Amino acid sequence: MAAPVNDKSHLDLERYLPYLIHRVGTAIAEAFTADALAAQRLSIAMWRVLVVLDSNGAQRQIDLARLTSIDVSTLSRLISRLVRLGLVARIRSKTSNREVMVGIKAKGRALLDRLIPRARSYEVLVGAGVPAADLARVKTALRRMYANMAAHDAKQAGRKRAMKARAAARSPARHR
Amino acid sequence: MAAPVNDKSHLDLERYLPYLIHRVGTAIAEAFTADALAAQRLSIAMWRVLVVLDSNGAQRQIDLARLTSIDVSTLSRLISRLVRLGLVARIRSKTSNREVMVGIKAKGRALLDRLIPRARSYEVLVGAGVPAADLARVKTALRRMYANMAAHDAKQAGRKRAMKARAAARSPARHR
DNA sequence: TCATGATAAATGCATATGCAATTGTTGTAA
DNA sequence: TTACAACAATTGCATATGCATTTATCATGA
Repeated sequence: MAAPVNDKSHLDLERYLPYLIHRVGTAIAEAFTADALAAQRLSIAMWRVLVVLDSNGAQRQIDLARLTSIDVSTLSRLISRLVRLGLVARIRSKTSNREVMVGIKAKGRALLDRLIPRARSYEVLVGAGVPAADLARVKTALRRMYANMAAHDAKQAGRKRAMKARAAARSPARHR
Repeated sequence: MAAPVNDKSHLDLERYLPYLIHRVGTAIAEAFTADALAAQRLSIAMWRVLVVLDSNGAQRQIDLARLTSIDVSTLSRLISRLVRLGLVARIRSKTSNREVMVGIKAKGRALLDRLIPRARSYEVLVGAGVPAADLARVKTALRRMYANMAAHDAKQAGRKRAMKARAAARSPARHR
């Protein structure tokens, strides 16, 4: 019933990279949420935001969205909740009034002080039984893969822009 | 501003495995959805269900949920939609009346015939620039990591069961 | 300078999601 | 056999999500 290795018409999921990655990612997120975050009434998305802010410093929401892989509109509402909880703060940007910087507050840092040790031990749990040398190679490979996707994304965005420009050129120039 | 490597109070996300995995997984899913699935009016969840059914054969919904990392209730509704679309079918199980087998139909297979080649080329895109030997190690490591999480999950489930049993023993045995 | 497009953030709205029941079925121990 | 727990699937419901749009600001070139 399992797909033969050389059958081109099926995918052998146990060897299909996107499947393997997604499966592990979901398993890690669910387990960490249940074991560490639930007790703090934090969702995995909240945790990701806090960690990125702590690790990379205050950010504009649009950059935070990219860094956390969360949609900007979802993130906007999520930040509002974190503000209400007193974990982060919206600070007006010094360079522009249309952008807002989001930074972590003391209460948010205190939460991280409790959670980061658990996150570290989780990383150990995840990688148990994998030789250290391989683990390093895995991390390097994952960074490269992300860069590949980002480059691909940029290319597609360029294509979309060009298509839009062509459409604008075809239709009569219109003011409003 | 970036966290120093030896600072124990911060996470260095560029070296933190769960972050690297989640980031790539999301990027792959979004790109594949935009490039290949959107034109077929398929969501990434639908694609995952179809591929698993094609790759592993007809499944009970509960097994399908595990294989696709989709919640059982979400999956139940998703299967209903796929049935309406004529891509899969619910077949009554031969061994039990409380379980339903879900299998792929010809129309679903036809869709996969078009999408699987694209999925293969996507895997190439993702892994571009990563040596083949490393790629193999990555896959092996990802399988091991998933096994680690599954084992951890089973352990936690056992703990929960024991806790429930103790609670039941404390409270008076009650019939209804 | 000022009209126009580009950008960041916030919202409206339809849909997706996940937890907690609920329903119906099966295994099993008294 | 027959209660009762365990199980598979479904459904109710509150919330989360993401796309499209709106609002406000900024950059730019004619």
